[in-house]
Amino acid sequence: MDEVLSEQEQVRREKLARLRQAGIDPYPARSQRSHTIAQARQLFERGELAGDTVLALVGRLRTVRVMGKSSFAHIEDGSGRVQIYLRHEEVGPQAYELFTDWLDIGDFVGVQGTMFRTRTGEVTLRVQKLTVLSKALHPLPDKWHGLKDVETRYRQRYLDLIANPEVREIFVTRARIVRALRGYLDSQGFLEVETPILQPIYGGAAARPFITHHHQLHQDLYLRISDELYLKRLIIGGYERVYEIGRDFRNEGVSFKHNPEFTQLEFYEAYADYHDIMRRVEEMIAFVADEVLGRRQLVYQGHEIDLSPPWRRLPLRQAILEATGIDFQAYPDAPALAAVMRDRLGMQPDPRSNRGKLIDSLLGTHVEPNLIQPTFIVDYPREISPLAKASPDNPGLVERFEYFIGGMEMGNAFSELNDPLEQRERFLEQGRALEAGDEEAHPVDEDYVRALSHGMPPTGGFGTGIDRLTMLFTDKASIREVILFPHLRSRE
RNA sequence: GGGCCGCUAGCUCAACUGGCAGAGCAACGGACUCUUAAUCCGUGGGUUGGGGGUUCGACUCCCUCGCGGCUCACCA
Repeated sequence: MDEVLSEQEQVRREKLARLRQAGIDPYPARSQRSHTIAQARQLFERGELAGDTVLALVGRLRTVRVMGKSSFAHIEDGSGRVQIYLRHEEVGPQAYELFTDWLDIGDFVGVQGTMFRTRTGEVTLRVQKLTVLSKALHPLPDKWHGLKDVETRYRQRYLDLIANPEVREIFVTRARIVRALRGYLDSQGFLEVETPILQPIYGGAAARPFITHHHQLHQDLYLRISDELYLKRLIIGGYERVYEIGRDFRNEGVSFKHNPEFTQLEFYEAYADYHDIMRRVEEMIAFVADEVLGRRQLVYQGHEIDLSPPWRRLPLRQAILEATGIDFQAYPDAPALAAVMRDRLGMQPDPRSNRGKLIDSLLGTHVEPNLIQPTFIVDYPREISPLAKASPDNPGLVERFEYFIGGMEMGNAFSELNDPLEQRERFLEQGRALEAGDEEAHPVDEDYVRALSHGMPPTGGFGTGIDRLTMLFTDKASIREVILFPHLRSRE
C-alpha cells in the first residue's frame, strides 16, 4: 500500500522516528493522571491546593506558543482545557526540546507540575515533567475556523467533535433525553425489554425493509422496521407495561428527517386507550424537558414552542378541512378525493394511492408543516392503520394519533387492535395492497394473529423517534446533526 | 429518482470577461523566558474531486462520472 503523504504527515513521521531513536515510546500503554483538568481548575480556583502540590494532568495539545526558552500551550481532556507553561531551566533541555521540536498540536501528552495564575490571570500548570502519550500523524483542522465541510464532519465525526465543541454538546443532550425517558418510564412501572432486530416477518410500520440472510438456517430475515408486534406479544404474556429503546431500519429515502437506521422508543400499556396514551405522552415529554432543559419552553428553528400539557387535540378530518377546505368524509373513494386534490390544490397524487394514503399526503403537505406547537392529530383512516382499533362511531376511522412539534411528526400511537379475527382481515387487506404494488403494505403475520388469539387486554401503544426529539431539543434542522455517524454513500 | 448549488494546499477561503493558482491558520528555518488567534523575519507546500472535450491558453466553457448540500418526489 503506497500511501501518498502530505508534507505535514511526512514531517510528523520523521518526528515519530526521531522519538523512537531517542528511546522514547510515542505510544506508551500507561499514563499518570491525578486529576481531570476540570478537577484541577476547580481545586485551584477554590484555593484548596497548597502552592507546591504537584498534579499530573493529561490531554491533547490544542495550541502552542513557543517564545524562545519558555513556552505556553493549552491541553484539553474530556473535562476541559487548561494552559500549561514550560520553562527551559525548569524542565531541562531534553524535555524542552521534546516539546518544541518533536511534539505537535494534536498529540497527547502527560504533564506534571504545580498550578499558578499568570499575570493576565489565567489558571496555568507550571510543568516540571513532560511525557508523550500519543503522537498524532495527521494535523487537526484549523484552530480558529474549525471544521466546516459538512461531508468531512459526518465522515470523520471525530474531527468534528475535536474541532467543534458545540457538536459534543448535542450528543450529551441526546444521552440526557434517553436517560430522562428511561427515568420517566421506569418510575411509572414500565419494564425495559429487548426484542429481535432480525425478524422472519417484518411489521408494525409502513416501510420497506432491509433483507438479510441466515446461512445455516437457509432463511431470509428482515431487519426490524418497528418493535411493535413483539412488544404486544409481551403484553399478551402478562407484562402490563413494557418499553424498548432501539434501532429500527427502513429501506427508504434519506432526508433531513430520515436516516435508514434510527432510534425509536416504543411503549405499550395494558388497560390504556389512546386518550390515556396522549396524557402520558404530554406528561412524559414535559418531564424530559424539565430534566434536560430545566424548563418547558424551547426555540426550534425560530419558533417558540411550549411543551406544557395539555397539548391541543385535533381530529385529522378537521385539521385537513381547516387547512385545505376539503372534507375527506365527503369523498368516499380514492378517485373522487384524488380529483378534488388535483382540482383545488393543484396536487398530483399517485394514482395507485388508496384513500387513506391520499388523506395522509394531505396531512403531510398541508397540515404538518404548520403544526408548530405540540399537537395530537387524532382519528386516522383505517386502511393506513392495520394494527389500530376501529373507532366505535366511525368504522372508516381508527383510534390513532400522531403528535407533531415544530412542524415535524414526532410519533404515533393507537388503541391497539386486539380482535384476532379482525386483525387477520386487516392483514389480508394489506396483503392485497402488497400484491397490488404497495411495497410498504404489511405482510400477513399469522404468528402474530395466533398470539392475539390467546387474548390481549385492551392496550395502548406508542412510538416516537429519539432522533427527532433530539433535533427538537438541540434546535437542529437535520437528523444528521443528531446522529453521530449518519448514513452516507460509500466513497468508491 | 428529478431539479438547483457546491467540490481549489492538512483546515478556512480568494482568484474579474478564458490569460503566471493566492491569503490566513497549520508546517519548515531563524529571533524571542508571562504568551493566549503570541509576535517578527524567511521558506516550502497544488492531479483546482476523477476522466474526456473546446481553445494558442481552462479553476473558469462543454460532456461525463463520483461525492456532498438544499429541494421535490418518496417516507408515519
